Amino acid sequence: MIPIRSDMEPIDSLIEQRRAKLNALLAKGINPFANKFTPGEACAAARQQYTEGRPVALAGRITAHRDMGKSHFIDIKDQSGRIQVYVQKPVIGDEQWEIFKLLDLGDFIGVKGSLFTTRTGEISVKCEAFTVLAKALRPPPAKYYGLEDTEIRYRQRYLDLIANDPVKQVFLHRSLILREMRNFLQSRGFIEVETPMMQSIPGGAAAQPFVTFHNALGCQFYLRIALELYLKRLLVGGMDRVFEIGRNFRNEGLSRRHNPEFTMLEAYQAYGDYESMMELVQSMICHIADQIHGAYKIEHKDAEGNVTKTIDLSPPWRRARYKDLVREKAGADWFELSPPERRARAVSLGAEIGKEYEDFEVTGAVFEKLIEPTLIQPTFVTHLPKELVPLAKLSPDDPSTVEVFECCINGQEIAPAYTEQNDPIEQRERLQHQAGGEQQKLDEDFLVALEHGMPPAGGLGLGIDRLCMMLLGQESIRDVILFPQMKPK
RNA sequence: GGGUUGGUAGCUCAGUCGGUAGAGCAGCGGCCUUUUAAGCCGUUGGUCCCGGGUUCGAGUCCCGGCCAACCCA
Repeated sequence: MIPIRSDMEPIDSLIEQRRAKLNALLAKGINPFANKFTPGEACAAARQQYTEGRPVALAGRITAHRDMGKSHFIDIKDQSGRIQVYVQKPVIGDEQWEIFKLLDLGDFIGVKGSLFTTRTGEISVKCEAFTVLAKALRPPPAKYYGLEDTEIRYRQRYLDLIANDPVKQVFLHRSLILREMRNFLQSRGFIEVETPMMQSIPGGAAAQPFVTFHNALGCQFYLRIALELYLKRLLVGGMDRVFEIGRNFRNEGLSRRHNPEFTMLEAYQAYGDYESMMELVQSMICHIADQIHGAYKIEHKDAEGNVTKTIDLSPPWRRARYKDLVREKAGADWFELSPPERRARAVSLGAEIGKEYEDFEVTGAVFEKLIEPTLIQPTFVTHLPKELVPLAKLSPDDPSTVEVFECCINGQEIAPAYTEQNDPIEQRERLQHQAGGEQQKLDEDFLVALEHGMPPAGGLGLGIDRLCMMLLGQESIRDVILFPQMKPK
């Protein structure tokens, strides 16, 4: 039995009223939390397949209530949409009528009745009987204004989903994006795999990891910061086309574009190179855009509905060399400057340069702060300096650069791809250099795997959250992640 | 980490110069058998984010803190 109130905690009067109604239902022998009610169809399907008088059984949450005295109109809503239900006292009888009056917005009910059209032309269900499926003990957010408090929207996302239909649409679309991504990759012969999230050496990227501890093994583990090194082991093992879609964890600050856990696609294709991956990512994103929007042009709008930018995904996408983009922004003589001169100019251009930055990082900062944000239309940035990418192969035509692209769209890097380094000796040197002599950070097991022979391969990473932002017109990563990380209250 | 803005009823928000805490919706009671942001009449509901301070008196002014959004790093 649920107590009407506990003396220990004060209960809000709205909650108190709902508990009283729940107790009243119990007193009438009604189970307010039914075990089962099987709807015959979804609410939207009932409206779409309308014939006058057709009997239906529907279930959903009560989202609106219009009281006409001896008859009431309510809206019930399931995942597919809403439908109006017409409840009349003489039809359902006195006994059910008393139960009906104990219902509130937010409750779930099952309805049996028949379809009809009201005087105002709305397809509705004439209720013959209903079943209480779940009593809501707390009031839902108001129906017209929706829920706007960002903190509640993110912390109690279910309320956001109840109150704000466009939010639900975003996450339904996110699901479609992932489905189409899998369809596309599987149609090209890629197989989906799962690799460890808990790793004793976090590799494949330069980022601070989260640390955890395994009690039985008595040792520390890190949450993965990338998928790369395990997927390459699978290339060694003869799995020629693999991909994984999964969570990465990076121990860094939160922002409009960063969540500490985020979802990445990584795909590896034996006998491919960065050019093959360029074709792959372009075709894949075009396929997804076509499937979910039926178009290659994506409009982003502000709160008032004005178009703020239009992204055109029509292939082929622009290609630009890293150095050319830097020269364009930072001066044609940029690469002829001495390192101190470069540093001074970067500062004068407005880039923040840390004192410990090496020369290539100064250029990197200029690229990241001044160029990347301007790349709204899809652009493959190629010929990156080798220092930036220790896991890629050098370009034969310019050995100071690597066979890499960074695909930038919407002012963000969303997909890097390489011709993967498969020379174990070269790879060891590059990783040692990057580790800066800290031997324990070297993933020795990965290097051993490479020594067994990895076929030449193209590899691709793709930030799913940023892809969703771009495709769904969302400017904050929190609006494409159901439960974004928040500081505990 | 720094700056800006915000936190008042379940929701969306007002709150003037420091002087009894407000509205709409929701809720509750009443009328109404085709309404749809139903309508009409009546009505309940407050840790004004938290803690100090100034003051006869603080939602409002000052100091500190918490949380969030945005901008910067």
